[in-house]
Order: sequence, then C-alpha cells, then structure tokens
Amino acid sequence: MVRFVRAFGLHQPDQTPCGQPVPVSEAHALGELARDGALRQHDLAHRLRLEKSTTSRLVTQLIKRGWAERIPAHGDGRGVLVRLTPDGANAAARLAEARALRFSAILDRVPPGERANVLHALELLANATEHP
Amino acid sequence: MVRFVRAFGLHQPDQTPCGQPVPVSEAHALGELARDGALRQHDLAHRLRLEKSTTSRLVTQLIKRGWAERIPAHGDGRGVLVRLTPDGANAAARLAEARALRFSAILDRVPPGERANVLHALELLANATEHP
DNA sequence: CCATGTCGTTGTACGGTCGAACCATGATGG
DNA sequence: CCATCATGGTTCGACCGTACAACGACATGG
Repeated sequence: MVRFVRAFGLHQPDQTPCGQPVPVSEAHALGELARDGALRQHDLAHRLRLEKSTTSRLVTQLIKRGWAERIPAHGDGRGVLVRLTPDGANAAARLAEARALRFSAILDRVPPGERANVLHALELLANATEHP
Repeated sequence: MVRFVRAFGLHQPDQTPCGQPVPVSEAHALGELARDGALRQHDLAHRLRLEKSTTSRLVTQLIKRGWAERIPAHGDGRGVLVRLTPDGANAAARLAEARALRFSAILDRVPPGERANVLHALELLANATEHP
C-alpha cells in the first residue's frame, strides 16, 4: 500500500495524480460539487473530511478561479450554498475525464484475467476504510 | 479509488494515516532508511520521488529530531550518506508497527473470504502503478 | 587546466491543513 | 422577551510539503 501511494504521486500538491494542473484539494471539491449540485459549506467540509476553516479558504480559491459561487442559504441567514459556475462544471468534467484515463491506463497494466478482481477488491477496501 | 484516498486520511500532513504524530514525508524517509541502511541523498530522493532540494530539507529535519545523521560519502567529496541513528531506527520500528496495526484493522473489516484476494489485488495494483 | 556535469544547500513561492479567536445568526428556555 | 448557548463561516497564525532557480563544491574528460 505504501508503494502504491508513492507511485501514484499523491504527494504532489499542485497537480492531480492524473496530470491535470489543478491543485488536488480543489479537484476533490469540484468532484463533490459536480456530483451533488449545490452544497452547504458545512456539508462540503464533512465530505472532504476537512475543517470548516480549510473549506472556507478552499471555496474562496474556487471562486477566485471563477469555478464556484456562494449564494445565501435560504432559510438560514448564517449559512451559504456553494454552487459550481458553468466554468466550474467544465473543469470538473475535464478532471473526471483525465481521472478515467489515468485509471484505465493503470488497469491496462493489470493482467486481463485479474481486472474485475482488482476493481472488486478496491471497492471492498474503500468500504472497509470508510466506516471506522 | 478517490473514496479510498479520502477515507484513508492521506491529506493530513502532520500525522501519518496510521495515527502517529510524525510528519508523513519523514515517515516515508524513515521507512526507506530502515529498510536499506545508509543511502545517498540522491538515492533517497529517487525512491521518494522528490526533488533533491526537498530531500535535503527533509534530511535536515530528521537530523534535527535526532533520527538521522549525514556522513561523508567515501570516494566522493560531494555526496553524503544518510544513516539512521538508534533513535531513528526506534522511530521507524514504531511506525512500522502502527502501520501494521492500521492495515490489519482495515483488513478486519473486509469479509474473511476476500482478504487474500484484496491483498493480491493491491499487489497487482501497486505493480501496475509503479511501472509507467 | 579548464569546461562541463553532478551532488547538495539555500532562497522564494505556493499548496494544504489545523486550531483558536471572532462574528453573525439561529435555537432554547426561563 | 431576552439571556444564553449552539451553529455556520471567516480570519489569523503556525506548520508541513513541494518545486524551481541560483549557487558552491567537487568530479571527470578532453
């Protein structure tokens, strides 16, 4: 597992392991927002497993790039909703594509008979890791 | 895979995903040094997939903690060898133990019949990712 | 002996995270 | 109704982690 983490390039903060020139934390946020539409900042923090302070800055970054916007949360004067702009949705789509490409390139190097197996195992592993 | 990365806690820079209060990059370095003995700084950089400047700073940190020392590389006046001190070897052993514990805790949450399978798949995946 | 390449260090810049202090707003209860 | 407490966000300071560029020290080959 240690080997995999290192080889996968997860310690390069300024680009995704898939080669896109997007800071990795922003890529995660884009993914969540693209999948689920507008989110409360609080929810976004929960999904990314980040503190609210970190998330606040992260959203500010996204806005600075023109990828997201804050809208007042209706019904609660404190909160805000974070929503992707069209540009942000585009960026998210590009990232998803690059990710799919990278993954399929890796999978191509797995012996054909084992591929389904590897995917299944990864699923189990993610499950086992998620629920503490 | 994205799910796994996030759940595993790899974006927490000041502690290993295994809960040890050791900066994660130092943990990687300790692992390599413990496994292979003294290393040229250049080699260490190569294994960790880091730049030489980053590695230099990393080694300086390890020395500041009393975990490593630089010795002149015999036969080459430029280079240095990095070697763990006894304290460093201890720290590396503690980390290895914590890692084993964390991994086995995750594995415990995988259905028993699938465990061998998951381990085998992880091996294949690391291989596929390592060789570009 | 000098040009060129290699190993390492230092400076600068940026990405990434946290905890604590703070403010505004909601919720609760006497 | 208002005092009190809880919740969502922001800002501040601190630290970890990385790269690139410029530099010095040494090695090597002509």
